[in-house]
Amino acid sequence: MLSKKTQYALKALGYLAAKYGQGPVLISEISKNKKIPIKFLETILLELKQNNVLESKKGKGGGYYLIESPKKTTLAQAIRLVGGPIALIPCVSLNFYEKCTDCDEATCGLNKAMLQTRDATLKILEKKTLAELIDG
Amino acid sequence: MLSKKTQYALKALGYLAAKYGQGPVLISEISKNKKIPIKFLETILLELKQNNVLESKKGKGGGYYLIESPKKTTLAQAIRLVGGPIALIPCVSLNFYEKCTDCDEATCGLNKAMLQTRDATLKILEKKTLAELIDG
DNA sequence: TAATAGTCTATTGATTAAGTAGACTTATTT
DNA sequence: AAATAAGTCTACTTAATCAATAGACTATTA
Repeated sequence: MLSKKTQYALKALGYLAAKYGQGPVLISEISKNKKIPIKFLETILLELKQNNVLESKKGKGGGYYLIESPKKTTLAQAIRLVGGPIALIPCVSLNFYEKCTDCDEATCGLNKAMLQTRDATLKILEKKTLAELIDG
Repeated sequence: MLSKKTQYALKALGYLAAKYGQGPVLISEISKNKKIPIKFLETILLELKQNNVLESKKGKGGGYYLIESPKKTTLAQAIRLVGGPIALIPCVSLNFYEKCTDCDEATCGLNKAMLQTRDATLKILEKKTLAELIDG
């Protein structure tokens, strides 16, 4: 299961995707519509900004908005930016790999099974983009 | 990512699968070989026993062992017993479903994407059994 | 009855999630 | 140009969940 933080990030990005090209969107608006605790959301959006997915404008009329077209960012990228691993177990994670201390990966059955599920998951998440998060 | 508890459970079950039919296996032996904190492992094995996957024998010559052939239990079952959700987000979980408060599942793009990944994951995890966890 | 091994309860520590307070920035209004 | 309103940004605190540890207790075998 994805962390709350990652789930919120995806929801927020979906909301911003739908409003792409329409100027800055208020944190409070996202919070209200997607039912995300506003202060938690602030930190998430800030992190997405620091990762060059979002841009923000301060002051009156300000808010957050996507830098690029929603089609440019895949769900796999989004998840990795804020949340972390997509794999079910660290020894098969591409971006958050950790070596097992108790087995040889070449022969480990668990490794093999988890590798397969990772590939299947990634095949989907690397094809879908933020644009697919828009309701329809 | 699966919780530590779930990861440990899978490793322990793999170890017991390899020793199936050879009598009780000590907690300490599993702990040592699979590098699992022994006290944490105790609670995990106990839980698996209460879920009728394992049986135990007390006293000298005691230990834990699989009740049924490793082929009888799928990885999906094992994960659900100790860990919980396989889905990435609660609104697409079969066994730990929670309704979203902020969207209509029929039209939600995130729901659709996560449903696809869940199906892909499940297709694999429901086919593989504890027997596949044995090294080879 | 002594030794072995699982069972149970309680506590600690670490990480994640959420909430609070206030400073800083920008645009508008007068 | 000053005051004010409307935003984001930063730091700190609290709550909840997950992971790990400690030790007493119970059952079994030799």
